[in-house]
Amino acid sequence: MYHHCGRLYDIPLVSRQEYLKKREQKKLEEIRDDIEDEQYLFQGVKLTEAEERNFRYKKKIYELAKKYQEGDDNTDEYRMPDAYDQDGVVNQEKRFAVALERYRDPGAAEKMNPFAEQEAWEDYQIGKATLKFGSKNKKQTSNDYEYVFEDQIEFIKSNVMTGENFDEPNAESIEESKAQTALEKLKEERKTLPIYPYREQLLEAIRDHQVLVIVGETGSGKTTQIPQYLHEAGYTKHGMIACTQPRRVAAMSVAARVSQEMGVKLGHEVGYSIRFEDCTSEKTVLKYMTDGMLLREFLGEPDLASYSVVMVDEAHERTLSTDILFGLVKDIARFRPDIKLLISSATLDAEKFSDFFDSAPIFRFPGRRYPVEILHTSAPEADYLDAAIVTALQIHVQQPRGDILIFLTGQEEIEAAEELLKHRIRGFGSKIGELIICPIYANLPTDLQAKIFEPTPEGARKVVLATNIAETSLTIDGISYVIDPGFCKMKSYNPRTGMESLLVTPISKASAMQRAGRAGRTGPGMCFRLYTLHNYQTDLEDNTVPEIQRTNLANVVLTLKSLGISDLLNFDFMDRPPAESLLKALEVLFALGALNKLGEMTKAGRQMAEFPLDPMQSKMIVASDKYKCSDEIISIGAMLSVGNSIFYRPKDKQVHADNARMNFHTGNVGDHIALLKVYNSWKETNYSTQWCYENYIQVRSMKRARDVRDQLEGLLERVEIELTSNMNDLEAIKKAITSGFFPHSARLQKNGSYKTVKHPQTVHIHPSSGLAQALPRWVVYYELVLTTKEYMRQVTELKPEWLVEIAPHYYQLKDVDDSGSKKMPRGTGRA
DNA sequence: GAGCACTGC
Repeated sequence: MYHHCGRLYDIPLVSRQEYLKKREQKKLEEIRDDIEDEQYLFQGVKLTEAEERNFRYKKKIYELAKKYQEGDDNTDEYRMPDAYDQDGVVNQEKRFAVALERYRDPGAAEKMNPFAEQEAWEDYQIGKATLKFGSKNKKQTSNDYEYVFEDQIEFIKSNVMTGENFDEPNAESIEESKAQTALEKLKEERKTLPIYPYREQLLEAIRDHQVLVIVGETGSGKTTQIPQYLHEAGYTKHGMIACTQPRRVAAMSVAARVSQEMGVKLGHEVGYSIRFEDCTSEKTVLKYMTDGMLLREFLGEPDLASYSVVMVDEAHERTLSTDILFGLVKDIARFRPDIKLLISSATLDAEKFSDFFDSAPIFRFPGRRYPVEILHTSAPEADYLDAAIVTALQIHVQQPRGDILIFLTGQEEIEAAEELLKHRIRGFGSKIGELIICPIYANLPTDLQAKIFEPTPEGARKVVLATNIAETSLTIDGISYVIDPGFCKMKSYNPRTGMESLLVTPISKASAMQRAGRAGRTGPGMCFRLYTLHNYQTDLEDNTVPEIQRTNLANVVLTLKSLGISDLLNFDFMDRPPAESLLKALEVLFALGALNKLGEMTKAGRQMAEFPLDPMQSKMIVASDKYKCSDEIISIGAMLSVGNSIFYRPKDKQVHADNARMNFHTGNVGDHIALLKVYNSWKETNYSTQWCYENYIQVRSMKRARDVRDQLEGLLERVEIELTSNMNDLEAIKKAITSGFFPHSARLQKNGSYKTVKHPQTVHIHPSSGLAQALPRWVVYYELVLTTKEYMRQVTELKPEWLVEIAPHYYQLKDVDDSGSKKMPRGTGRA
């Protein structure tokens, strides 16, 4: 649709067509598996003639389907338009079923016009379509912008996300309120919230039912009001009300708002509790907290005795912690009839929550949002980055004022889009109005992030280039147009190899609706989807795969075990994680000595569960007691847990940044000890910001590491480990690291790659590692990531005999047999 | 010689 004026940047993009093809392929494979299953089941079974015929047809159609997909044109029986469901959803299985039906009954082909369904659907779509702009057959009536675009992207309006219950407070009541005190004014404002008319009904429902699913759109006031209603109704006489949030800032800001509304000091009756910060007191009755924090509280109080109500807010986000909380609160509700559970979600798919909580009633009320018009492209766009930019410019020249938000997948893509957009704008000169480009992603330094919140000057327009951060974590006022290419980066985990990877994946329908909703916060808006309605309906999953199904569960399993849940495979998960992930987690915990052979917690396991870290990191800390270096090890643990954002590497100063980083690697001490040196050097400068700048180190990450370290130091006392320091004995430190990470060991191969010792697979030292050139013979690593290759990140050298010494239950002498070392390439093998 | 979406304890 759009003329490419040469690729400016070579960015790896996932082509939608390719993705679709893969999807079809997968469905076909499922059908094949089906057939194979049947074949197996039918073995030795006497089939009726009809059954046998059916099965034969099925195999025949499968062969045809396969040929058809491979591009063979002689597959008349299968060449038919896609089979549509009622709502226009096509799928391979249905197509297969229709083809099969026709094959069984040849007359059926004549009886039904295979095109009728599709034609009707297309007519319907075209009938309700409104061409917003850029009709190819028609010249622009206005000459002003005729030269701007030779060709444009065509969008078709598919539907309108209706605004709900939006009554502006009338002028009169605003006048009146001027005379009131601030508190009275807040009290009046509470009554204008969409939830207010439902107050009595809601309280009645909560009184009559132990578990209630609450569905309310954002802006309905559910988070701030429901706990207050419950307080006013007397629920706080026998315990606190907990309201969980997936994010720290949300917990803090909501608590602040509610304390204002109630006219009390924050931290008194209304408080919040998040990691590193407990703002509650004896008086506190309404407690806002992060979901992870409530999970931690379970460890100390397995029946949640101090709470009378638990409200799990934003349940639709399905964070790891909320998913675990679901199973736990469902369980305590059985033996604590006095506790009330509220599951609050913004999704329309509330039935799932209701089903999980034994058919709990659902209470719905409207939210407060302006209508958003949703448009899809009329044809698939292969290059979404380009399409997004063209669309933004189209909006800029053709639509009334209002800022634009573009969802992209990552920092690299955002930077490329910024360049591309700047380049295009320069081409237009002064022919178009001013366009302010604002990139935003989590790793962007804080001062640059602030730019998106500055008000847009009159006559200009802001284009925000954002990652998923803008989907839930932050809201930007003044956005009227959302451009949604339909992709995001998502983490996935392979329990068999223990490898994590971050992949560009199509978003879910729920996510697409969430993105569209971002256009309607301050006024009516539009959402431009860079995929067809057909794509939306057939290819997007309804909901994003919950985190619990695509993550390493070692920590989750340790937490559940320490809560006394013995049979994990039968734990009541709303969506079951893969059994392989659970088994892998159990295997690791057993190897670390956190669980015994019967799967029961050991003393070390109980100590480990206290630390908010991965079990291997926790084990490293527990083991540091023996090696008298807990001081160093908690610093390393803290640095590891802040992740990979410590070293800052600006594009124009990469050499300087790399040199600064290599200073910490002198003597090839390994990445763990390099991290320790970074932390200690910073500490010696009295936590100087200037020092961070000079060494190309991210201040934000270091401050976080300090917070984590302080927390870990406090926890040492709790598990009765003495704080001991032995900076000069690097071998002791390395042995402590090995005690935690021995399952992650690898040995050098002849070609310079590595092979993991326990479950052999080929891996490489990440080029950012200090040991990337040194190539020691044996290493332990912190984690495996799959990017362009299988990389080990954060690597330290070890002596093979340590493995047998530290983990005799895990490694035998033959595993660490070093006799092949003479064949090593010259110049390597010793750091 | 690579590349890191977003949270949370």
